Amino acid sequence: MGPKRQPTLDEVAARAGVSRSAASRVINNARHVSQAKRDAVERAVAELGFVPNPTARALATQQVGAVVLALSHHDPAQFTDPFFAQIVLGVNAELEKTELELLLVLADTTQGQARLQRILRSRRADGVMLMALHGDDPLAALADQHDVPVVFGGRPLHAEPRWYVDADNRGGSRLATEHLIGLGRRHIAVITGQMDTEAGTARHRGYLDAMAVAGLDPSRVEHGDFSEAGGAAAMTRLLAAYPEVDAVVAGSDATAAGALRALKAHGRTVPGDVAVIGFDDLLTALHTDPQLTTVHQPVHGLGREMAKMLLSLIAGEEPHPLILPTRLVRRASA
Amino acid sequence: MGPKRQPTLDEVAARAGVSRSAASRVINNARHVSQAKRDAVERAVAELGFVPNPTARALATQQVGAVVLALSHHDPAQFTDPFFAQIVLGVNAELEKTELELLLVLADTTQGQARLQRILRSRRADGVMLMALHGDDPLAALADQHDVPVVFGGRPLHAEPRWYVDADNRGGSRLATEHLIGLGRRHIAVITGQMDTEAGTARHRGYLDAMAVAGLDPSRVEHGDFSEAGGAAAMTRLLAAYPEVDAVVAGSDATAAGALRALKAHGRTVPGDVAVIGFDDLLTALHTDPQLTTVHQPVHGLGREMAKMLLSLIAGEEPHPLILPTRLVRRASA
DNA sequence: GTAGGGCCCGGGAGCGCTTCCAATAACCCT
DNA sequence: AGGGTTATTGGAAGCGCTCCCGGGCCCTAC
Repeated sequence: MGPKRQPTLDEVAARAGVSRSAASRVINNARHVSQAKRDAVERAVAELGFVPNPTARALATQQVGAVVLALSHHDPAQFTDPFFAQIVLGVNAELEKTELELLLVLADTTQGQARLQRILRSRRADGVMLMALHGDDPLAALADQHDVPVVFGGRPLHAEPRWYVDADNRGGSRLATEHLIGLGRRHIAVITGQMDTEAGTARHRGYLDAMAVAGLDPSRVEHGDFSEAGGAAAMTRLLAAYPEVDAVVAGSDATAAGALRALKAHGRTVPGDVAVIGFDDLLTALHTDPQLTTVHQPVHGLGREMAKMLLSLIAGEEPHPLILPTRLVRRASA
Repeated sequence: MGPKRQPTLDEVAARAGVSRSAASRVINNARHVSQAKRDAVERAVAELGFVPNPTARALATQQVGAVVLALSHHDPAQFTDPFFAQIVLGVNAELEKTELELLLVLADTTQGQARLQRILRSRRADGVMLMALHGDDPLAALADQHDVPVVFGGRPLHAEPRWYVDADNRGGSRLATEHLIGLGRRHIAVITGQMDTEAGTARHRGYLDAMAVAGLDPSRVEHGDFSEAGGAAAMTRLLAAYPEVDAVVAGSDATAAGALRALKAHGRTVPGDVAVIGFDDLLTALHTDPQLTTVHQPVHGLGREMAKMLLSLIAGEEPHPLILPTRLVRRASA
C-alpha cells in the first residue's frame, strides 16, 4: 500500500505562510486573494500533493458531489440488456464534464430499494436518476418525499413525474406499424414489452394508432417481457393462434431477435413470410439474421439528457420534461 | 421536492433527554447504554425520522462507506458487453450485504483516468476494484501509490498484482481446444481476443498448450478484439488464409458469434464444416444459431469474489489472489 | 468498612473543510 | 488631504458525527 496520510489544508496554509481561509480561497479560486499569496499556495499545493478531502468539503458545503443512477428491475438479468449499458454510458459522458461522481444503485431487490431510501434520506447524493419503473414500483413515490431532485428515465405507468426524459415510444411504434402497412402487410401482430411499464403500453398504443388509421384488425397480440426468450415464446404462441400472421412489431430488439429465432424454428422466412420490426436499435439489431429493421431511440442520448436535466436541477434551474424523437431504421427484416 | 431538513443527532438526543454521546452509542448499538436510555433514543429516532448523515460520519471515522468499481477500456462500446453487466451484478450482490455504496467509474478516456486518480488520492472511497486492464494501462500502476486497497479483476499484462481475482483462462482455452481435437478436428484455428490483455494472451496460450500436446499445427491464428464485429472480420481473414480450417476456438462468445455469422456468409455449415467454440458462456451463447459450445467462466462469481476480497482487505485481512475455474459447456456448435 | 472494578454517562475535542465577519490595507475621487 | 470604497486578511464558528476521558455509581471482596 501507499505512503503517508494526505496533507491537509492547514499544512498547505502553513507551508505557504498564509491563513487557512486564504488557502481555501485559492483552491476554490475565489476572489480576494493577492497574486502573491495565490502563487505561494499553489506552490505549496504542488509540493505537498494536496488534494482537498471531499468528505470534509461535503460536510461544510452541504453538497455531496455525487449523484445516483438507480436502475429498477424485477429480475437482475434484465440489467444485462445492453440498453442499460448505453444509459450508463450516456450518463457517464455527461457527468465526466463535471466533478460529480456516479453512484450506481441496482434497486431490484427490496434490499436495493431500502438502500435507495437510505441514500435519499441521508443526503448521500445531490440528486437521483431513476430508470425503468414498473407500474407498482414503490420507488416512484420516493421522488416527492425528499429534498433531493429526482429525474425519471421513462415515466412510471400511472404518474407524470415533474421531471423526466423519455423516448417517443408511441410515435416510434406507430411509425413501425405504418411501415409494415406500407409494405402491404395486412395481418400484423404485435409482441408487447412488459405491460406494467410505460414503454410497454405506449409502444402497444402506437401500434393500435396505426392499425386504427388503416382500419386493420389490431387484435393479434401476445405479451413479452423485452427479453429474447420472452420474444421467442410469444412468437410461438402467435403462430399457433394466428397462423396467417405476415408481420410483427416487437417490443424491443431482443424481443424481435427471439421472434426471429422462433420464426426460423417454425420454418417461416423473414421477411418473406413474415416481416419483423424491432425497437431500440441496439447493436444486437445488427447481429441478427437478417439484420433488424427497427425503431431507433437515442438510448445514449437518453442517459445524457437525464444527467443534463439533473445537473440543471441541482444548479437550481427549472428544466422541462423531455421526450426524445424516435425514427425508423430500415434494414433487412422488413 | 421535500419537506424540511433532516434532524440531527443533537436533536434526537435533546428529545430523548440524553447526551449526544449516548445517542450516538445507541444508533451504533455500542455498549454502555442503559436500556431505558436506549429505548428513549430509539423512540426519538423513530419519531423524528432520524437518519445519520453519512458525510459527517465519514469525516469522523475516516471511512467513506463506498467503494469504486473502475472499468477500463479503450472504446466505450466495449462496456456494452454483457460481460461487464454481469460483473457489476456480482459486485452489487456482494455489496448489498453491507452498507457500502458502489461508485462506478468508467475509465476509458483520460478524463476517466484522472477522475480515478482523484478518487484514490482524496480518499473518496474505501477501496477499489479495477477491471479489464490493457497492457499499457496506466491505471495498473495506481494500485501501490495510494493508501487504498485495490483488487484487480483479471490481471494486467505485465504485472502480478498483490490482490486479484481471475478466471482460469489458459486452462479453459486448453479444454476447448482439446475438445475439438477429441472431435477429430485437425485444422484448428484460433481467433484471439485483444493481445494486449492478459485474458487474450492466456487464452491463446491455452490453445497452444493443447495443440502442442497433440502435435498439431498451431499457426492458424487471427486476432480479434472480443467483439462480434472483430470476430466476423477475423473469421473472414481466416477463411481466406486457411480454407482448410475445420474448427475455431474463439476468444469470446461475441467473437464466436461473429465467426458464426462470417462462416454462414461464406457458406460453411456449423458444426458440419467448421466447429466453433466460444468463451464466457454469456446469454448470447444461447441466442446464436447453432447455440454455442463454449467455455464457462463464472463472471458473476468473479464480480462477487472481487467484492469479497476487497471487503476482507478493508477489514484488515490478507486474502489470497484467486483464480476461478472454467469448464466446457457442450452445446450445438462443436 | 473500604478499596477496587466494572458499568453508565456527559463533556469536549476533534475529523478537514467553508464561510461569515470584523479588522486592516490599498485606492479612488474631488 | 480626507472621506468613502473596495480588496485583502486571519480568526473563529460551524457542518454532524465519533470517541476518548474522567466522574459518578453500585457491587463485590477482603
